[in-house]
Amino acid sequence: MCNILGTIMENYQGDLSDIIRASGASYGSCSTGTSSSEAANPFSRNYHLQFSSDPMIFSSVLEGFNSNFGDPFSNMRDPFLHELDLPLSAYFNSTSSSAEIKSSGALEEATCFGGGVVAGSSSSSNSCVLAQKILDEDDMRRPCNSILSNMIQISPNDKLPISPVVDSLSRPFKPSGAVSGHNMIDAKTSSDYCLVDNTKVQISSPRNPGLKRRKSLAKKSICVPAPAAPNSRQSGEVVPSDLWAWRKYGQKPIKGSPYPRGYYRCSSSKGCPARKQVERSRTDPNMLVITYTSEHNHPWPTHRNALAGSSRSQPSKNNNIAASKNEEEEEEESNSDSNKVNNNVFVREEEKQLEMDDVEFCDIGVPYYRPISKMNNYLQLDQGLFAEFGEIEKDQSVNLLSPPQGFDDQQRESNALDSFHFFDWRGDI
DNA sequence: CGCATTTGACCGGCGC
DNA sequence: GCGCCGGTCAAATGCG
Repeated sequence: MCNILGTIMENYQGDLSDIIRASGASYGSCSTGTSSSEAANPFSRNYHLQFSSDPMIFSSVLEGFNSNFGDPFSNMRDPFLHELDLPLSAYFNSTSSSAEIKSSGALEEATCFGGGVVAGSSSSSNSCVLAQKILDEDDMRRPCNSILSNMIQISPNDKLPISPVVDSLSRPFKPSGAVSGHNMIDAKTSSDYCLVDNTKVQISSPRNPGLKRRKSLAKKSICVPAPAAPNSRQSGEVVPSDLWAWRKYGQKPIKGSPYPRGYYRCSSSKGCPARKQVERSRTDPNMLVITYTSEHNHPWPTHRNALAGSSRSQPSKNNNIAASKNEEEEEEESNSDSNKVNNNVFVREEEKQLEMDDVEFCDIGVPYYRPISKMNNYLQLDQGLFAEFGEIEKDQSVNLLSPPQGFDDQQRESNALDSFHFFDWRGDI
């Protein structure tokens, strides 16, 4: 089997102590891709990634999709991907594309880093920039409604160089001066998915005297574009949905931020310690910073129906559509051939999505709302589009790419392989 | 009526 | 020790 080849070129050497899954997506116009930040940013490095399609991988992944109630996300077992609602198929449709990625160790906001993408000379700042795609010539010729959606993954290989994300964290935070020329990312065209943070967090109940309130526990943060369509009743954010059911249990104003932080706990399973926090980025109100804490102690919900109506955070119209869609998905699943991709599901999703909102999601607003089949269509027109998605810690990455605890071991292994073997990375310097 | 959200109170960690 | 801050609890409220 032909592995997809990835090549990383770095300006310096280091130990790779973790996995980085860099991905992301970019929508909007394809702006010219030269970066002025490299000179200004002493921490910037170059990565060269080369992808080639592998039908075997592609089909196996799709089979995996179909075996999980027709939901392409379900096979990844990746909360981030689910959270972003990024169709995995997008990753697999890219063919023989390459991109040069830069990572920036200097960030405007220390807690925000990850897969930025692309290009442009806009002066708008994006604090969620670490990896950047520099458009190559092929990219320049592609349609402007590009979806940059190749997934970059660095496997846990000691021979590989240090992850740019983690490495950037290990470097001293560089305040705005170093980023002042940081015009790499045009907020209107950039990918807005990035992993953000990895710090300690409080986990236990303050009212449980038996537990320490603060515990050294990694939390994983991502930046996603903030969906528009605020709920009239709620002051909280419209949180991008994922397969988990989240129940809001608190909201607090955060010092230094004009935006409150919402606290959610997993309601998919009673007693699940998983938490997430949602707040708007201080530097870019169009971005939501979602911070995940703890891990789920149960498998993914077997049916999306179980989650329908579990949250009121979404506009009712969306909820209704989602609910009806889920019902249809379940019906489709029961009738589908598990060895084939169930395109009908995707078509229906697209149809319903178009009913819901016939908007061209080229802007930063709500790219993850794009229906899967529509995504694929874009990608067919638009091969070699890239996305960067930074991930932080090795063990975290493994956990994220693997099914949650209690999940079938064989399936877990299979999924992990799908995830980790999709791209074969090798350090090149 | 059940469930989710809102919101003020409570609590522990942390810095001064 | 005190106050600030962030995270959680739980009663009140609202929605379907």
